[in-house]
Amino acid sequence: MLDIKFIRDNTDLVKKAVELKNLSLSIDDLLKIDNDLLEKKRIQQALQEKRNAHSKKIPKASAEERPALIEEGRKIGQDLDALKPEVSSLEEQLKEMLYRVPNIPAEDAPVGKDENDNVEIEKGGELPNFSFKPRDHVEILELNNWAEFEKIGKVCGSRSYSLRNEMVLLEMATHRMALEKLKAKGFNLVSTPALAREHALVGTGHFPEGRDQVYYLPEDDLYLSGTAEVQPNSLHGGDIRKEEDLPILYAGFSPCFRREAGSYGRDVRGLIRVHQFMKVEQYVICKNDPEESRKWHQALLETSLEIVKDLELPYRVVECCTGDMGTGKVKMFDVECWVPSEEKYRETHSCSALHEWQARRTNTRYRDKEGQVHHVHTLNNTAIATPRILVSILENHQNEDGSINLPKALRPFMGGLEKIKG
RNA sequence: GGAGAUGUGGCCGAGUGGUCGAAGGCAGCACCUUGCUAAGGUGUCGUACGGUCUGACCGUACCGAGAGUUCGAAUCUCUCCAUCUCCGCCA
Repeated sequence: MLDIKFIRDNTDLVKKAVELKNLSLSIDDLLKIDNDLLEKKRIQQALQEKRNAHSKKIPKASAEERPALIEEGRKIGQDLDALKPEVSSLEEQLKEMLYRVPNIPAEDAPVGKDENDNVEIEKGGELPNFSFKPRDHVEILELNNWAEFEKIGKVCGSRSYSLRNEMVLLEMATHRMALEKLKAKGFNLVSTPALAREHALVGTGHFPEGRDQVYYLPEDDLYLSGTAEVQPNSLHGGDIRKEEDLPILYAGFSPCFRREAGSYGRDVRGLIRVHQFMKVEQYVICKNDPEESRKWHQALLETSLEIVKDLELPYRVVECCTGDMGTGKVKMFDVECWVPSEEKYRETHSCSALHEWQARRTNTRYRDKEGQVHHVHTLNNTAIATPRILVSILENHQNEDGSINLPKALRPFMGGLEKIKG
């Protein structure tokens, strides 16, 4: 969410952002509503002032004077009541539109329409050169009895998977490795609920637009989060913290749920695109300073790259263009890991800077040393997400017999094994 | 799932229809004091929005959230949320 005053004062900039992000939203309509609302509110305030002054007279008035005064007060009340529906309707409309107003992309963000316009900015690791016919990850999993796909779908619905044996341990090892790294970097490790109330999802910006991607539990009026970013973001909502408290760093570990509505037929095979997965998410709350944000954005990206390098995976970093970065974001990088069977890189990490866009939604603020109150900046990035990362681990580190060489950094978390075989 | 209690400013806590944006205390901040001194005194001390002769000014709203009663609500009513206690169930 942007400050309404900012939208009033920088209308062209905001309109440009709507255009760059391919959104259909009329800023002129928004400003019209804002203007109408202001006008109505001024009238309302004047009436309230009148009412307050009037009702102060009544206790002092004599018994004879009172009935007339009360009658007059009732009339003011009626005028106010008449105004109320208009004001609240306009407020509702304005709020609904404000939630959809995009953040202004960074000046150096690549301009583009969709993911095809994303820009590769870094590449690392050696692509594997197999001396045998490599298997895809599904073949490897089945050969080793490391996963079950066929029957589990009947039990749990489409895009289900069930890891088995060494794969369960490997999954946990990747999370353990990531958590240890983040702990060493000063992050607070938190295992968060996946359940969330509606306002928490509005707070991150997943709502109102991404509603159809989120599982809803009507009996309890709760949602299943698609990321552990949701909970830390709302945790400090309404707070005014001290500047010394910042930055606040979280490594959120949680199950994640995504409906994947509209992606029927895409990546239906294997572990790439599933409804339920486990993720460690890096989450940063820092002070309101673009430089500070930029610094953290780089730091978050760096951590993900360390993890990918520790896993000895070929990777690349792309900077997402304006059309692909999402409504709330100022700047966004994806880290993608090589998938040999597809001969392409697949997104495994997503690193976003949102400035105060989320903080305005949750109303998370801090007081600086001069006593001024500001909204915080927030950032997030994947540390590790399974099972998707397992795809690259399995396929890149496979041997002819179907066994898997374990990257050195992972071995301490796998009982010292150098290799696994089902 | 059943029964009950509670929810006031950074914290503690008063307040049961008007004089309450809210006593008092603690913490914080500024200044003063320096023979009551690991202390004392004075002042200051929420947020948002609107207005403005842009003044440290005026107004409006906010006492868990929302709705209602009333000329007037922190105070009365309803709904929701959270916390605590007891019972039930349970990994």
